[in-house]
Amino acid sequence: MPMQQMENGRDPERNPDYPEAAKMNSCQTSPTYKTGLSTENLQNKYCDCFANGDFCSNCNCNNCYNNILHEIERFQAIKTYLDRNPEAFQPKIGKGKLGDIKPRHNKGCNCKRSGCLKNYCECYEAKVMCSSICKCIGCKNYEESPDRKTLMDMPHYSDTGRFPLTCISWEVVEATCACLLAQGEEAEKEDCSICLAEQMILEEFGRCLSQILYSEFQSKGFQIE
DNA sequence: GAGTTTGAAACT
DNA sequence: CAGTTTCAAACTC
Repeated sequence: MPMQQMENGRDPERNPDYPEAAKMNSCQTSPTYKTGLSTENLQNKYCDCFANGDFCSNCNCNNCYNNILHEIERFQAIKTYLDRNPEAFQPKIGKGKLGDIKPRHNKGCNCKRSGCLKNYCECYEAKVMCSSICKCIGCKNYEESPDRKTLMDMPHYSDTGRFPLTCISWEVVEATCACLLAQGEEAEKEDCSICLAEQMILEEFGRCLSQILYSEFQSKGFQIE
C-alpha cells in the first residue's frame, strides 16, 4: 500500500480508495475524534476508545489508526503509553482504599472553576465524590456539601422523563444486596433447584425495587395508589 | 448550530 | 514539577 494511502487511512475525504469509510463513521454514543490514533500524533489519549483499550468502531474519527488494519501501529502506541505510565489503561474509577465501599477516581480531578458540580469534573461525571487525592479548587462535590445536595434534589427528572438516582444510596444498595443474599441462602437451605433459587432472588429484587420507589415517592410527597 | 468554557492529557 | 498548549466534551445562547 502506498505511504500516502497508509497515512490517510479510512478517511474518505483524504483517501478516495476507502469509499466504505463514509459508511463506518456512524458513531452515535462515542465521541468524535479528529486526531484518531496515529503513530505521528501520539496525543491519542484524547480518544476514549483507545484510552479504554478498545478498537474504534462506528466512530467519526479522521485518520484513525485505532483499528485492526493498523494493529502494529496501535500496538506500538499502547507500548509507548505503558512504558510512560503502566496504569495508562486502567479504569479511571476504582474502589479507593482497601475496605472502602464507595468508588473514587483513581487519579482525582483538578477542577478549578466548576466546583466539581458539572460534568467537566471527571469525579462528578462518574457520580463519585471527590477525595483527598483530588487537587480541585472550591470543591463542592463531597458528601455533606449543601450545593451538591441542592443539585441532587433538583427535579431534573421532569424534563428527562427519568427519576433521579438520589433514592439509591449506598446504604440502600447494601441493604438490597443483603436481602438478595439472604434469599439465596434460604433457597440453598431449602435445597431448591437453581431455577427456583433464581426465581426467588428475582422476586426478592422486585420487592426491594418496589420498596425503594415507594419510599422515594412518599418522601417526595407523591400520591401512591 | 455556533461560540464559549472547561479540564484532561500532552508537551515544554 | 510547573506552566503552556492542544483537544474534545460540556455548556450556553
